[in-house]
Amino acid sequence: MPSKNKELITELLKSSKLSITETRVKILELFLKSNGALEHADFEKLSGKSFDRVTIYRTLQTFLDKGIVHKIPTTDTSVRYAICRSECREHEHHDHHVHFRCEECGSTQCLEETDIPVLSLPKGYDVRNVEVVVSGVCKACH
Amino acid sequence: MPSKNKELITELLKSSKLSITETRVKILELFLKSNGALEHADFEKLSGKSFDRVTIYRTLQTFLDKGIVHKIPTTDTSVRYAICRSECREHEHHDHHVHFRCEECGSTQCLEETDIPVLSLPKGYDVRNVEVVVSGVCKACH
DNA sequence: AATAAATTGCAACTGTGTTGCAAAAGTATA
DNA sequence: TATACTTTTGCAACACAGTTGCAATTTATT
Repeated sequence: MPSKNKELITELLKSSKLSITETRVKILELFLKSNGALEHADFEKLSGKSFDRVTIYRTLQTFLDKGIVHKIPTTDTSVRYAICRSECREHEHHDHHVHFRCEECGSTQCLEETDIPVLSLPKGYDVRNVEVVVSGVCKACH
Repeated sequence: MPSKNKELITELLKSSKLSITETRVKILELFLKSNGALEHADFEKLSGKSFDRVTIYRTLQTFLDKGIVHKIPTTDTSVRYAICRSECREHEHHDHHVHFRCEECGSTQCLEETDIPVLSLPKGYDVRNVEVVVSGVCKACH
């Protein structure tokens, strides 16, 4: 139901006090379509190169600022983004779930149902956020 | 005791079947000196720009391949390296400890004594490696 | 000390992300 | 719905990170 997604996207943008533009709608559509994390290059590919690199960078930054998406840690220079299903507010991102990176297909998924465990750090460390990135073989590639 | 470090470094390189060069020794010295993670720019600064960018890239890649250092996941485009105190073998890195990123001083430390917890992922996921990156305020900045 | 093998430095290149500014699109108002 | 105002977009240019090929240097071997 694409029309339902459009409504959802419109609401999402409105509630974040962002104007509704073609680029923003399209990028959010791509996020909703793919259930994994996306990186910058994906948007250029998936959108059919219809909009400028710079616009994509700025749109993703805007979404980050508004708490619509969050970044996922990687060990290379790529930056991966995933849509926040919940919990994220403006300038305050808490991704209290595990991220999974498949070594076969290369996709990164948010495991919403898997809570991050409680850690006991040495004395003197003040914990604000915990990121867990698991790598291995995903459901589909198994 | 710098002479003791030199011996240690020589042994480390020999056991990895790497020839002992000025660059490699100096980079390993920097790793042993700093008890946190380093990124490429740090080596240029700390070494006093005495060697080429390309050499640093290649040296770090060699150390990665041999399991002497490992990468730490980040949410930006920077790549952070830490020396492996144990457990890492050639082409097989298992960093079974937590990494801590201080939001005040910007340093990244390996918390060797803090084991990563056991996770229960949904069925169908084959776990090979788990990375835990905690951010907050470190001991020194507290 | 001489030779073979590996490493380094240089130059050039690719790719990623940023900034300023003018044109275009979106929003609000009458 | 036409108008003025604001925001966003696209372009050009730039800055910086990381890579590759090759010749010169350094390290290991005999």
